[in-house]
Amino acid sequence: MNKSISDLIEEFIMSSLDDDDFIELSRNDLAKFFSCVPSQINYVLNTRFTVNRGFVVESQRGGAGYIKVLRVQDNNNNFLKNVLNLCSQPLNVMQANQIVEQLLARNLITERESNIIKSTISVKALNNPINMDNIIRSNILSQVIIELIKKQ
Amino acid sequence: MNKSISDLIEEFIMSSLDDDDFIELSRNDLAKFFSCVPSQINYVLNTRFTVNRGFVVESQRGGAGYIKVLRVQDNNNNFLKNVLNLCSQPLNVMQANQIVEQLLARNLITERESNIIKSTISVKALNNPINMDNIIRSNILSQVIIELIKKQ
DNA sequence: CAACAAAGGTCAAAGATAGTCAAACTTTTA
DNA sequence: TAAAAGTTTGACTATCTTTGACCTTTGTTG
Repeated sequence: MNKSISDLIEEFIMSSLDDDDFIELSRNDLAKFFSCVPSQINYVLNTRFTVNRGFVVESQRGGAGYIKVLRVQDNNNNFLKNVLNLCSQPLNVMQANQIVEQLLARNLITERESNIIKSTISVKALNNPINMDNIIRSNILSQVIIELIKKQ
Repeated sequence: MNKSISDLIEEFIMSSLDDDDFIELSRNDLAKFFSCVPSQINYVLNTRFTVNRGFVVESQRGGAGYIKVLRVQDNNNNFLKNVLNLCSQPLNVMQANQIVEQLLARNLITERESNIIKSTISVKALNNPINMDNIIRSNILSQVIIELIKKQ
């Protein structure tokens, strides 16, 4: 089989990861190494290092920026993958809460954590929008605080 | 991990502070020590030693000038009330994350909980808007799931 | 008290990364 | 062999850091 550059980059990242739980990369260096444009690295990450394949990617821009590729806990956890698929659709509060309750029922989160999460997706937390994600975010945090401050 | 000069300056101030309640610095000396321009010290103070992270910075200009970095001291109840006040303003990701880190530092939440909360307020979770709170909510839940699926 | 020197402060431009998106190109599939 | 799918490229964008010019405050000195 004829391998594309993307395939080679994938293999390189894979073998760099080895048995480790994560690896840190420089997008520019990697692109230089493979004589490709930097955005090709993103292409590889987006198509090959997905949650479905058992990876999560984090990054930071600016000076000392980086790309971090992490392995997921249990690549065979189909339940979480299915839930993640459900989350690709819009969810109303009831649907979303049911999902959280499922996570709790399977002991994937604690009761406290489920309360925290529910508070972040409550009607109170998510009101209106339009270029207001800072406002929404602070609403969410307010709700989390109220949850913590509340008598149990 | 590749550290920026700002990261190193932050670490230096942190370890100088140690367990003390405050520390006094000379902006020029510190800049000389790190071979950077004096205003970079301000950058570090403004982005890293914020109220959200539990610090206050005082200073004086002129001949006997100085910069003083102080730890904020209050009990957890006052802290939560203050945080709730902070949350009445729009917060960008950095500001919000700093607050979550404070909650963690005071043992008001676990590390896992702080990760969950951060994921709910991340840029990825809160993108665009306008009558899209179901969409935003499902984005948030996606982020929480990714957090849970991730190997720590 | 005025002038000056010695701090520290502000802000915007430049530099260093990374992300997005769509057009062009290539390979695979029906 | 045409359509679909996958890959490569580059222009434009977003974010974080570094730098430097210019400003303000305060203590000292003549």
